[in-house]
Amino acid sequence: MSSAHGPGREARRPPSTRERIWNVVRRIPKGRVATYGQVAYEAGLPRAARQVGYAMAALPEGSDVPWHRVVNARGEVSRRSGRGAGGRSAERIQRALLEAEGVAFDARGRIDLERFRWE
DNA sequence: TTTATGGCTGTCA
DNA sequence: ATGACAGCCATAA
Repeated sequence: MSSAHGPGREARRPPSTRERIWNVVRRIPKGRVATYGQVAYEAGLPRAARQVGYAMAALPEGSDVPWHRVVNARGEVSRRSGRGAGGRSAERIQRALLEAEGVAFDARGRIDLERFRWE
């Protein structure tokens, strides 16, 4: 438990933007998806959809954040820059994880947001 | 401090 | 339907 006064060893800082974003993503139930813009909005950063993508890319490996449940506004898995570690294999993985949760993709690789959107 | 960069998103042709 | 552009704003350098 924390001391009653003073910063103590760990300085209590307001939650960073990333943490707030991760926090929201953690709330997305299994079998559901949310868009980047939606997550940003829920996190209190209405126009920061891009930062959500950035925050996802910055996730540590063993995190419990279900990053795969975040898709773009068209209801599809966003394309990565095409490079970097993992790179596009992450796209496949994301889709596989979603399908494993029961999220359906149509022939064009899109998800029906009316049906699977969180909330 | 300033600049550059993006797992985005509307809007318009 | 697709493709180009311009806003958007936190991080990293």
